[in-house]
Amino acid sequence: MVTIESSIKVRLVKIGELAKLTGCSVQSIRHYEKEKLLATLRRSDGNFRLYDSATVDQLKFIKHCRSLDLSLAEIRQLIALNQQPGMGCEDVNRMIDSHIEQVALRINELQDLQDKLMALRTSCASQSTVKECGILQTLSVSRK
Amino acid sequence: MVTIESSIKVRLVKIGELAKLTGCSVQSIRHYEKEKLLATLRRSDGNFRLYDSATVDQLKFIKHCRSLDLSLAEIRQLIALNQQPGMGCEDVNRMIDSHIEQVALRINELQDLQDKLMALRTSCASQSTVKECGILQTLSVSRK
DNA sequence: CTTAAACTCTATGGTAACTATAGAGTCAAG
DNA sequence: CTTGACTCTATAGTTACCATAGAGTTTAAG
Ligand SMILES: [Zn+2]
Ligand SMILES: [Zn+2]
Ligand SMILES: [Zn+2]
Ligand SMILES: [Zn+2]
Repeated sequence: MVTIESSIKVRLVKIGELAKLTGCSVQSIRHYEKEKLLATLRRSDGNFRLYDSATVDQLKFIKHCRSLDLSLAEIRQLIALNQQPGMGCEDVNRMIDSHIEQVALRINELQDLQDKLMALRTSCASQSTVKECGILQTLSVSRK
Repeated sequence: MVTIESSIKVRLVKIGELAKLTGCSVQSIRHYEKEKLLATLRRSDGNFRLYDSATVDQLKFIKHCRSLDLSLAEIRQLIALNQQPGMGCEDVNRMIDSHIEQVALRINELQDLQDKLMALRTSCASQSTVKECGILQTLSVSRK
Protein backbone atom coordinates (compact mmCIF):
# COMPACT_ATOMS: atom_id res chain seq x y z
CA MET A 1 0.00 0.00 0.00
CA VAL A 2 1.22 3.43 -0.95
CA THR A 3 -0.17 6.83 -0.09
CA ILE A 4 0.48 9.70 -2.47
CA GLU A 5 0.04 13.37 -1.75
CA SER A 6 -1.72 15.45 -4.37
CA SER A 7 -4.75 17.66 -3.94
CA ILE A 8 -6.45 14.62 -2.38
CA LYS A 9 -4.99 11.56 -0.68
CA VAL A 10 -5.55 8.35 -2.61
CA ARG A 11 -4.91 4.85 -1.45
CA LEU A 12 -2.97 3.00 -4.10
CA VAL A 13 -2.25 -0.70 -4.20
CA LYS A 14 0.33 -2.71 -6.05
CA ILE A 15 -0.59 -5.50 -8.39
CA GLY A 16 -0.31 -8.25 -5.78
CA GLU A 17 -2.82 -6.59 -3.51
CA LEU A 18 -5.14 -5.86 -6.41
CA ALA A 19 -4.99 -9.56 -7.21
CA LYS A 20 -5.98 -10.46 -3.66
CA LEU A 21 -8.74 -7.87 -3.57
CA THR A 22 -10.35 -9.22 -6.70
CA GLY A 23 -9.37 -12.87 -6.80
CA CYS A 24 -7.62 -12.44 -10.15
CA SER A 25 -4.11 -13.62 -10.74
CA VAL A 26 -1.32 -11.14 -11.23
CA GLN A 27 -0.72 -12.46 -14.73
CA SER A 28 -4.37 -12.01 -15.64
CA ILE A 29 -4.23 -8.40 -14.56
CA ARG A 30 -1.19 -7.73 -16.70
CA HIS A 31 -2.91 -9.57 -19.50
CA TYR A 32 -6.02 -7.41 -19.23
CA GLU A 33 -3.80 -4.37 -19.40
CA LYS A 34 -2.16 -5.61 -22.55
CA GLU A 35 -5.62 -6.25 -23.98
CA LYS A 36 -6.73 -2.72 -23.09
CA LEU A 37 -9.37 -3.75 -20.60
CA LEU A 38 -7.68 -2.16 -17.64
CA ALA A 39 -5.42 0.89 -17.57
CA THR A 40 -2.53 1.38 -15.23
CA LEU A 41 -2.77 5.04 -14.35
CA ARG A 42 0.33 5.32 -12.19
CA ARG A 43 3.67 3.70 -11.65
CA SER A 44 5.96 3.91 -8.65
CA ASP A 45 9.44 5.37 -8.99
CA GLY A 46 10.66 1.82 -9.46
CA ASN A 47 8.08 1.22 -12.20
CA PHE A 48 5.63 -0.83 -10.15
CA ARG A 49 2.00 -0.59 -11.21
CA LEU A 50 -0.20 1.34 -8.76
CA TYR A 51 -3.99 1.11 -8.75
CA ASP A 52 -6.76 3.17 -7.21
CA SER A 53 -10.14 1.97 -6.01
CA ALA A 54 -11.91 2.77 -9.29
CA THR A 55 -9.59 0.31 -10.97
CA VAL A 56 -10.40 -2.28 -8.35
CA ASP A 57 -14.06 -1.90 -9.29
CA GLN A 58 -13.26 -2.05 -12.97
CA LEU A 59 -11.41 -5.31 -12.46
CA LYS A 60 -14.30 -6.72 -10.45
CA PHE A 61 -16.56 -5.88 -13.36
CA ILE A 62 -14.23 -7.73 -15.70
CA LYS A 63 -14.11 -10.69 -13.39
CA HIS A 64 -17.87 -10.78 -13.15
CA CYS A 65 -18.11 -10.79 -16.95
CA ARG A 66 -15.50 -13.53 -17.23
CA SER A 67 -17.43 -15.66 -14.77
CA LEU A 68 -20.22 -15.50 -17.31
CA ASP A 69 -17.71 -16.58 -19.94
CA LEU A 70 -17.89 -13.36 -21.90
CA SER A 71 -14.81 -13.02 -24.07
CA LEU A 72 -12.29 -10.27 -23.55
CA ALA A 73 -13.44 -8.74 -26.83
CA GLU A 74 -17.03 -8.68 -25.60
CA ILE A 75 -15.98 -7.17 -22.29
CA ARG A 76 -14.00 -4.52 -24.12
CA GLN A 77 -17.16 -3.71 -26.05
CA LEU A 78 -19.23 -3.50 -22.86
CA ILE A 79 -16.70 -1.14 -21.34
CA ALA A 80 -16.86 1.05 -24.42
CA LEU A 81 -20.65 1.05 -24.29
CA ASN A 82 -20.56 1.94 -20.64
CA GLN A 83 -18.77 5.12 -21.61
CA GLN A 84 -21.69 6.19 -23.82
CA PRO A 85 -24.32 6.49 -21.07
CA GLY A 86 -26.84 8.23 -23.28
CA MET A 87 -27.02 5.60 -25.96
CA GLY A 88 -29.63 2.90 -26.10
CA CYS A 89 -28.56 -0.44 -24.69
CA GLU A 90 -29.79 -2.68 -27.50
CA ASP A 91 -26.24 -3.71 -28.23
CA VAL A 92 -25.84 -4.95 -24.70
CA ASN A 93 -29.00 -6.98 -24.96
CA ARG A 94 -28.00 -8.37 -28.32
CA MET A 95 -24.65 -9.46 -26.97
CA ILE A 96 -26.17 -11.25 -24.01
CA ASP A 97 -28.84 -12.85 -26.17
CA SER A 98 -26.28 -14.14 -28.61
CA HIS A 99 -24.17 -15.40 -25.75
CA ILE A 100 -27.12 -17.27 -24.32
CA GLU A 101 -27.72 -18.79 -27.71
CA GLN A 102 -24.11 -19.92 -28.03
CA VAL A 103 -24.23 -21.55 -24.63
CA ALA A 104 -27.49 -23.30 -25.49
CA LEU A 105 -25.95 -24.62 -28.69
CA ARG A 106 -22.93 -25.90 -26.84
CA ILE A 107 -25.11 -27.61 -24.25
CA ASN A 108 -26.99 -29.38 -27.01
CA GLU A 109 -23.78 -30.47 -28.68
CA LEU A 110 -22.45 -31.85 -25.45
CA GLN A 111 -25.72 -33.62 -24.72
CA ASP A 112 -25.54 -35.33 -28.10
CA LEU A 113 -21.98 -36.24 -27.39
CA GLN A 114 -22.96 -37.63 -24.02
CA ASP A 115 -25.63 -39.85 -25.59
CA LYS A 116 -23.14 -41.20 -28.09
CA LEU A 117 -20.55 -41.85 -25.42
CA MET A 118 -23.04 -43.71 -23.26
CA ALA A 119 -24.10 -45.84 -26.18
CA LEU A 120 -20.49 -46.56 -26.96
CA ARG A 121 -19.83 -47.49 -23.36
CA THR A 122 -22.52 -50.14 -23.35
CA SER A 123 -20.82 -51.92 -26.22
CA CYS A 124 -18.11 -53.27 -23.94
CA ALA A 125 -18.66 -56.16 -21.56
CA SER A 126 -16.38 -55.27 -18.71
CA GLN A 127 -14.24 -58.41 -18.60
CA SER A 128 -13.18 -58.34 -22.21
CA THR A 129 -9.84 -58.28 -24.02
CA VAL A 130 -8.66 -55.52 -26.28
CA LYS A 131 -9.22 -57.70 -29.31
CA GLU A 132 -12.86 -58.24 -28.44
CA CYS A 133 -13.57 -54.87 -26.91
CA GLY A 134 -16.81 -53.60 -28.31
CA ILE A 135 -15.72 -50.02 -27.82
CA LEU A 136 -12.67 -50.36 -30.02
CA GLN A 137 -14.69 -52.27 -32.57
CA THR A 138 -17.33 -49.61 -32.67
CA LEU A 139 -14.75 -46.89 -33.05
CA SER A 140 -13.25 -48.74 -36.00
CA VAL A 141 -16.50 -48.63 -37.92
CA SER A 142 -17.22 -45.32 -39.56
CA ARG A 143 -20.64 -43.87 -39.27
CA LYS A 144 -22.55 -42.20 -42.02
CA MET B 1 -4.08 -41.81 -57.57
CA VAL B 2 -0.87 -43.75 -58.03
CA THR B 3 -0.31 -47.46 -58.67
CA ILE B 4 2.96 -48.99 -57.59
CA GLU B 5 4.34 -52.35 -58.62
CA SER B 6 5.74 -54.58 -55.88
CA SER B 7 4.77 -58.17 -55.08
CA ILE B 8 1.17 -56.92 -54.96
CA LYS B 9 -0.46 -53.91 -56.57
CA VAL B 10 -1.57 -51.30 -54.05
CA ARG B 11 -3.75 -48.32 -54.67
CA LEU B 12 -2.13 -45.27 -53.14
CA VAL B 13 -3.69 -41.85 -52.70
CA LYS B 14 -2.22 -38.45 -52.13
CA ILE B 15 -3.12 -36.33 -49.18
CA GLY B 16 -5.87 -34.39 -50.97
CA GLU B 17 -7.74 -37.53 -51.88
CA LEU B 18 -7.26 -38.94 -48.38
CA ALA B 19 -8.83 -35.75 -47.10
CA LYS B 20 -11.84 -36.20 -49.38
CA LEU B 21 -12.22 -39.86 -48.50
CA THR B 22 -12.33 -39.14 -44.80
CA GLY B 23 -13.70 -35.65 -44.53
CA CYS B 24 -10.61 -34.42 -42.72
CA SER B 25 -8.69 -31.34 -43.82
CA VAL B 26 -5.28 -31.70 -45.37
CA GLN B 27 -3.76 -29.72 -42.53
CA SER B 28 -5.35 -31.97 -39.93
CA ILE B 29 -3.83 -34.98 -41.59
CA ARG B 30 -0.39 -33.45 -41.51
CA HIS B 31 -1.03 -32.44 -37.93
CA TYR B 32 -1.96 -35.99 -36.96
CA GLU B 33 1.24 -37.18 -38.55
CA LYS B 34 3.27 -34.70 -36.53
CA GLU B 35 1.45 -35.92 -33.44
CA LYS B 36 2.26 -39.53 -34.26
CA LEU B 37 -1.31 -40.65 -34.77
CA LEU B 38 -0.90 -41.48 -38.42
CA ALA B 39 2.22 -42.64 -40.22
CA THR B 40 3.09 -41.79 -43.79
CA LEU B 41 4.53 -45.04 -45.09
CA ARG B 42 5.51 -43.88 -48.54
CA ARG B 43 6.47 -40.77 -50.42
CA SER B 44 6.48 -40.12 -54.14
CA ASP B 45 9.69 -39.25 -55.91
CA GLY B 46 8.73 -35.62 -55.52
CA ASN B 47 8.18 -36.16 -51.78
CA PHE B 48 4.38 -36.24 -51.83
CA ARG B 49 2.76 -38.34 -49.10
CA LEU B 50 1.15 -41.56 -50.39
CA TYR B 51 -1.40 -43.52 -48.38
CA ASP B 52 -2.83 -47.04 -48.63
CA SER B 53 -6.30 -48.18 -47.63
CA ALA B 54 -5.25 -49.27 -44.15
CA THR B 55 -4.25 -45.70 -43.47
CA VAL B 56 -7.61 -44.50 -44.75
CA ASP B 57 -9.25 -46.72 -42.14
CA GLN B 58 -6.89 -45.54 -39.46
CA LEU B 59 -7.80 -41.93 -40.21
CA LYS B 60 -11.49 -42.77 -40.12
CA PHE B 61 -10.93 -44.26 -36.68
CA ILE B 62 -9.23 -41.05 -35.58
CA LYS B 63 -12.04 -38.98 -36.99
CA HIS B 64 -14.63 -41.07 -35.23
CA CYS B 65 -12.78 -40.59 -31.96
CA ARG B 66 -12.49 -36.84 -32.55
CA SER B 67 -16.22 -36.62 -33.18
CA LEU B 68 -16.56 -37.92 -29.63
CA ASP B 69 -14.18 -35.20 -28.52
CA LEU B 70 -11.46 -37.57 -27.42
CA SER B 71 -8.16 -35.72 -27.27
CA LEU B 72 -5.29 -36.59 -29.55
CA ALA B 73 -3.43 -37.93 -26.52
CA GLU B 74 -6.33 -40.23 -25.73
CA ILE B 75 -6.56 -41.40 -29.30
CA ARG B 76 -2.85 -42.12 -29.31
CA GLN B 77 -3.41 -44.26 -26.23
CA LEU B 78 -6.30 -46.11 -27.86
CA ILE B 79 -4.16 -46.83 -30.89
CA ALA B 80 -1.42 -48.19 -28.67
CA LEU B 81 -3.93 -50.38 -26.82
CA ASN B 82 -5.29 -51.63 -30.10
CA GLN B 83 -1.87 -53.03 -30.80
CA GLN B 84 -1.99 -55.18 -27.66
CA PRO B 85 -4.95 -57.39 -28.65
CA GLY B 86 -4.41 -59.87 -25.79
CA MET B 87 -4.59 -57.37 -22.99
CA GLY B 88 -7.70 -56.64 -20.98
CA CYS B 89 -9.62 -53.61 -22.09
CA GLU B 90 -10.19 -52.02 -18.67
CA ASP B 91 -8.09 -49.04 -19.70
CA VAL B 92 -10.41 -48.42 -22.62
CA ASN B 93 -13.43 -48.52 -20.37
CA ARG B 94 -11.80 -46.27 -17.82
CA MET B 95 -10.97 -43.72 -20.48
CA ILE B 96 -14.51 -43.61 -21.81
CA ASP B 97 -15.98 -43.47 -18.31
CA SER B 98 -13.77 -40.59 -17.36
CA HIS B 99 -14.62 -38.86 -20.60
CA ILE B 100 -18.30 -39.24 -19.92
CA GLU B 101 -17.77 -37.76 -16.50
CA GLN B 102 -15.89 -34.74 -17.90
CA VAL B 103 -18.67 -34.09 -20.37
CA ALA B 104 -21.28 -34.32 -17.64
CA LEU B 105 -19.34 -31.83 -15.54
CA ARG B 106 -19.07 -29.45 -18.44
CA ILE B 107 -22.79 -29.71 -19.16
CA ASN B 108 -23.52 -28.82 -15.55
CA GLU B 109 -21.18 -25.85 -15.65
CA LEU B 110 -22.78 -24.58 -18.81
CA GLN B 111 -26.25 -25.07 -17.38
CA ASP B 112 -25.30 -22.97 -14.36
CA LEU B 113 -23.92 -20.38 -16.68
CA GLN B 114 -27.09 -20.43 -18.72
CA ASP B 115 -29.19 -19.82 -15.63
CA LYS B 116 -27.05 -16.86 -14.62
CA LEU B 117 -27.16 -15.41 -18.11
CA MET B 118 -30.94 -15.70 -18.30
CA ALA B 119 -31.30 -14.01 -14.93
CA LEU B 120 -28.98 -11.26 -16.07
CA ARG B 121 -30.96 -10.85 -19.25
CA THR B 122 -34.19 -10.21 -17.39
CA SER B 123 -32.62 -7.26 -15.61
CA CYS B 124 -32.84 -5.12 -18.72
CA ALA B 125 -36.05 -3.52 -19.90
CA SER B 126 -35.57 -3.51 -23.63
CA GLN B 127 -36.06 0.19 -24.33
CA SER B 128 -33.46 1.43 -21.91
CA THR B 129 -30.35 3.58 -22.18
CA VAL B 130 -26.86 2.45 -21.36
CA LYS B 131 -26.87 4.47 -18.19
CA GLU B 132 -29.98 2.73 -16.90
CA CYS B 133 -29.32 -0.71 -18.39
CA GLY B 134 -29.94 -3.27 -15.70
CA ILE B 135 -27.48 -5.63 -17.30
CA LEU B 136 -24.58 -3.23 -17.01
CA GLN B 137 -25.64 -2.33 -13.50
CA THR B 138 -25.78 -5.94 -12.46
CA LEU B 139 -22.37 -6.61 -13.96
CA SER B 140 -20.96 -3.70 -11.98
CA VAL B 141 -21.98 -5.23 -8.68
CA SER B 142 -19.69 -7.98 -7.47
CA ARG B 143 -21.24 -11.13 -6.17
CA LYS B 144 -20.11 -12.98 -3.05
C1' DC C 1 22.89 0.99 7.02
C1' DT C 2 22.70 -3.27 5.19
C1' DT C 3 21.00 -7.38 3.88
C1' DA C 4 17.65 -10.64 2.62
C1' DA C 5 12.93 -11.97 1.70
C1' DA C 6 9.22 -10.90 -0.91
C1' DC C 7 7.61 -8.59 -4.51
C1' DT C 8 7.51 -6.75 -9.27
C1' DC C 9 9.27 -5.88 -13.96
C1' DT C 10 9.58 -7.39 -19.14
C1' DA C 11 9.97 -10.85 -22.38
C1' DT C 12 9.35 -15.31 -23.91
C1' DG C 13 7.42 -19.92 -24.49
C1' DG C 14 3.73 -23.15 -23.67
C1' DT C 15 -1.23 -24.82 -23.75
C1' DA C 16 -5.08 -27.69 -27.82
C1' DA C 17 -6.11 -28.68 -32.19
C1' DC C 18 -6.01 -26.99 -35.57
C1' DT C 19 -6.39 -22.84 -39.71
C1' DA C 20 -4.11 -19.86 -42.77
C1' DT C 21 -0.48 -18.08 -44.98
C1' DA C 22 4.06 -17.74 -47.93
C1' DG C 23 7.22 -19.29 -51.06
C1' DA C 24 8.90 -23.08 -53.47
C1' DG C 25 8.57 -27.35 -55.76
C1' DT C 26 5.69 -31.39 -58.18
C1' DC C 27 2.30 -33.49 -61.02
C1' DA C 28 -1.07 -34.27 -64.89
C1' DA C 29 -3.43 -32.84 -68.81
C1' DG C 30 -3.57 -30.60 -73.21
C1' DC D 1 6.15 -27.87 -72.55
C1' DT D 2 3.26 -25.01 -70.41
C1' DT D 3 -0.13 -24.23 -67.12
C1' DG D 4 -3.15 -24.97 -63.38
C1' DA D 5 -3.92 -27.83 -59.56
C1' DC D 6 -1.70 -29.92 -56.07
C1' DT D 7 1.76 -30.57 -52.43
C1' DC D 8 5.85 -29.47 -49.64
C1' DT D 9 7.94 -27.15 -45.21
C1' DA D 10 7.90 -23.62 -42.04
C1' DT D 11 5.77 -20.11 -39.57
C1' DA D 12 2.19 -17.26 -37.37
C1' DG D 13 -2.31 -16.94 -35.45
C1' DT D 14 -6.32 -18.51 -32.59
C1' DT D 15 -7.98 -17.88 -26.70
C1' DA D 16 -7.08 -16.56 -22.12
C1' DC D 17 -4.22 -17.16 -19.71
C1' DC D 18 0.10 -19.91 -16.78
C1' DA D 19 4.99 -20.62 -16.08
C1' DT D 20 9.56 -19.33 -16.22
C1' DA D 21 13.98 -16.61 -16.46
C1' DG D 22 16.73 -12.97 -15.22
C1' DA D 23 16.80 -8.54 -13.51
C1' DG D 24 15.41 -4.79 -10.60
C1' DT D 25 12.49 -2.81 -6.34
C1' DT D 26 10.58 -2.54 -1.81
C1' DT D 27 10.31 -3.27 2.88
C1' DA D 28 11.23 -5.19 7.22
C1' DA D 29 14.52 -6.95 10.29
C1' DG D 30 19.09 -6.98 12.27
ZN1 LIG E 1 -19.88 -14.49 -26.33
ZN1 LIG F 1 -13.87 -53.10 -23.70
ZN1 LIG G 1 -11.04 -37.10 -22.49
ZN1 LIG H 1 -30.15 -2.94 -21.25
